[in-house]
Amino acid sequence: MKTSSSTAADTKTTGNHAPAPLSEKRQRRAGEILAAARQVFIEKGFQKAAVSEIAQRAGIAEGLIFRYFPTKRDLLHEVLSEMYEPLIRDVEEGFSRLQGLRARLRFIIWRHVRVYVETPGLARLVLHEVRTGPDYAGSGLHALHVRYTQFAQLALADAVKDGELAAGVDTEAARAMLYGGLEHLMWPVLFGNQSVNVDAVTESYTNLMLHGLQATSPETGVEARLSRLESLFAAAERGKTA
Amino acid sequence: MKTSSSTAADTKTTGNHAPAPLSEKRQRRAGEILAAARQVFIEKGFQKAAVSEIAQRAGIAEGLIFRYFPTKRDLLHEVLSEMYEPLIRDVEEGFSRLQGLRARLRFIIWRHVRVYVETPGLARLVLHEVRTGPDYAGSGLHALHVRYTQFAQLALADAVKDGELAAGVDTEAARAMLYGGLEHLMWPVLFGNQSVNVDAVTESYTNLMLHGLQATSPETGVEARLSRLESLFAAAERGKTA
Amino acid sequence: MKTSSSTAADTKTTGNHAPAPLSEKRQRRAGEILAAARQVFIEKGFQKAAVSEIAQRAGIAEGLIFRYFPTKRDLLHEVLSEMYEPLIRDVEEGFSRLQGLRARLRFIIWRHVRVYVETPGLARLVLHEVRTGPDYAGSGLHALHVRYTQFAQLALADAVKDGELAAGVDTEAARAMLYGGLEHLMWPVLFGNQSVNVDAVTESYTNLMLHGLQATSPETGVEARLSRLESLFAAAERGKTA
Amino acid sequence: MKTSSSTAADTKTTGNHAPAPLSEKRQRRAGEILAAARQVFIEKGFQKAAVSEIAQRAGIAEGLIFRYFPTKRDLLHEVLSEMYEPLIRDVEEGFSRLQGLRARLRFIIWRHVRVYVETPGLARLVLHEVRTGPDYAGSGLHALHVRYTQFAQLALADAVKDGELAAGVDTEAARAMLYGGLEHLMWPVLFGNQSVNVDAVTESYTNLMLHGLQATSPETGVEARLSRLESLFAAAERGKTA
DNA sequence: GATGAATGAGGTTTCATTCAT
DNA sequence: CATGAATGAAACCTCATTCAT
Repeated sequence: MKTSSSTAADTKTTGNHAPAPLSEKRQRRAGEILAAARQVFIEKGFQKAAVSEIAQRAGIAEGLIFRYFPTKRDLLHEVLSEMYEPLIRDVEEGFSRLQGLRARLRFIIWRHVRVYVETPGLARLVLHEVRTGPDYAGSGLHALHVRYTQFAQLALADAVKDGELAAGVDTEAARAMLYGGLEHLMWPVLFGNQSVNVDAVTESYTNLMLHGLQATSPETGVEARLSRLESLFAAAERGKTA
Repeated sequence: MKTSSSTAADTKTTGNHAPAPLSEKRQRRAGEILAAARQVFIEKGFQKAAVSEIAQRAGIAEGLIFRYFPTKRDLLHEVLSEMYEPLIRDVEEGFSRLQGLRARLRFIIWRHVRVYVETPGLARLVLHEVRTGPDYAGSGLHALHVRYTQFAQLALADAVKDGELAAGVDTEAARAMLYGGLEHLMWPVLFGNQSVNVDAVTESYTNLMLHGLQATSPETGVEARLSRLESLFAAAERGKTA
Repeated sequence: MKTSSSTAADTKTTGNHAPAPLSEKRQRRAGEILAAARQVFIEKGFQKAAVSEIAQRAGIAEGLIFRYFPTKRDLLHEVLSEMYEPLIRDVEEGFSRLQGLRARLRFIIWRHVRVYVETPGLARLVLHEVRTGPDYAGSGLHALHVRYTQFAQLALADAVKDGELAAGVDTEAARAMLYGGLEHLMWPVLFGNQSVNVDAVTESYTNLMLHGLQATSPETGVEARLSRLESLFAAAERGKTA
Repeated sequence: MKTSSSTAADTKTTGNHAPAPLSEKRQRRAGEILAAARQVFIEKGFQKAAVSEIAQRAGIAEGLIFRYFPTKRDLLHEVLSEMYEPLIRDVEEGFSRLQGLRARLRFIIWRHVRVYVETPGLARLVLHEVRTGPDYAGSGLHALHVRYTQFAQLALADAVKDGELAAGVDTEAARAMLYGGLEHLMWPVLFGNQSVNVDAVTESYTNLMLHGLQATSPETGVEARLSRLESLFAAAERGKTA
């Protein structure tokens, strides 16, 4: 979170009486600024977004923004935090509601694909402007991202615990494969305005994650692979003799 | 190389024999500029790199750079082309030398992981500054990237042709999974200075690609025995060549 | 005045009474910048005038200028608008006060000659730097110029309506002749620092416009006697007003 | 003229034998450069024309141009001299062939209008880029311009001598009116790509020069002007009494 | 004579951020 | 709290012209 002094979460529970009638106004302001910032960031990207334009759209003076968010980058972080939080809640809920590796992975993938399809602007922002920042590691955003993607690893760990998966599975690699693969797969959506069928992608990618390329039947291709090995050995033998 | 305008055709009026003695000097200069640019780009990233600093490091006047590379972005493209081209040659060579899906994927993955490990600076550059550009699609760099990653898809297509893989496989998703997954997996290398065992990652990621999470238990089954044989053969071949 | 964005509407949130006390400061600044710009433009011409020098002379930071005038060319337009507007008011007033073709043309010519004599620097600017611009047509300045020179055509049209002039007269050519001819005639003033007698030039050029080279001999004829009467009357009127 | 060392006119008469076989090559080169320069100047205007492009189009090295024309502006002057010279020859010929003020003026105007119609690019150049130069007065071009326009004054002087014109005519003003008026009249041709009927413009402008606005009949409008004077006097009288 | 590499001095514009009011 | 004027640094790119070769 971490805005200059206090924004949303701080006074959340103090809905009682005295200490902060100003805080309410402050919160409203912060929200307006954030909304304006979200718009502009999505339209122009982080670098090309001008603080002055954000201020203008929020209907306030330029300098005032810096009393709420000490830095342009803080603004960005807040905007994206606002995106991550409901997302995390969704995934958390789905995760605890569903049982079984396939169901859980399918849900996680489905929800993630929807991010690209429903809020491509924010997705582009995360991809291009945030991870680029020099201080991404250690930033609050990174922590959010970890919280968000951790559910995939939890699903895997549960699956191992339940005997659904072999113990040696590399959950780190699996997580990277899930999110990295989807990211690249969604590029055409983000940059080419291409549309996708969320459910179809979800189903197909879930299968790919679970069974890999040689999914369809474990015996597929055995014949071909054996033939190749045989001819390779034969060639090697000939090489030796020659 | 290919600096802005062709260097070869310049000797129009001198119908002599020596192809271009001046061109040598020009090429040296271009190389110096490129070297300086690579340094600065890696250190600061594209946006924060100042042409003036590149010039300074190359020991020349700022304006001269624009006689060799008309645009700062062209400079970046050249730097990255210099990275891509040997890379593509390598993969091409490995692709045509090796047979079989597993061997080919393993090689492609192995070579790609080495990019992250051996030239993390350039990898960061590609990830953060190039794909970010508004005109990435259609740029020469995109074409190079496609050429580079196409080999993965060729390997899959061949595998389908040979009956090694079922026909329905989604090569697009597979390619995304391969490169996207590795990208995310390598983040700690790029940003956390963490080190990795190239061969171990290669082996593990190849397996993940081929068999997914629910791989048949590694100790039993026809599949596993075939895989083991293939690996042993490949290792033997590598031993011979080295 | 009209600097880049409206100055009046800014007091949106302060629903007080004082219309805009800050606007005063802003206007003063705008005036200072304009004054400095006028100086530099006159001295160096538009192209060779450096914004940095304007800023320096105004005693402010370079970047501030662009908050008042988004473009160097806007600055020029403002400077020249400040010249055109009183000029247009003058001519408009003279036009409606005076009757008769001769009196009106004489006034228009007289006022125009004074521009060259009294503000030769600005005249040079208009001639050399503005009309030169690639976007002159359609710019606000062109519109001002048209407004300014239209009075000559109005005078001609009125004269036709009153039967003072034959219907077939080419007002377009006449306008070109009036302003183009005076422009060339005044070159020695602009570039050679030569001085002229405004009244003499006015009288002579008015005659040339009205009667051409083959004017009836000035000493005889109805025409001449009428002209003399008209002039005397006009002089008498001027004497009264002054 | 005045190129660096010698260009066209210098070796004109020495078509004999020895002293300059190099000079011939040099002349060809100078001509090629000039041709290229003319093209580029017309296409881009003086300021935006790059010497490098001129060199490229002439098929020579950049630096070589400066051995022929020490300055970019010298190039421009040469290009325009090449335009003026045949023009002056034409007008000179027409002037001596024709007799009488009307015929001569008509020819001068006709030839001048053709410049705008036939070589608008060069005309634009003269208007926008040459007179703008800080050293126009005193330059060879100015001298050429004077030579060119002097014929108009000669025609007037002759007409005075022959009794065709009254002695008091201001030839300076007439010359300014002729060329300045036509210049303004031709703007739409230069900048609006508007087309004109050369003969019609010539005829109409000649008349305007000779007889002025009140040309058609010397008695036209007398009635109107008398009426106006009468009412003005009446008004003045009323003013006095009131 | 010819080359073309090299120079170097600008020039306009953008903005995050500060600070007097 | 709120304003918005002011800063100042930097950034990319252009070219006429010079000069070693």
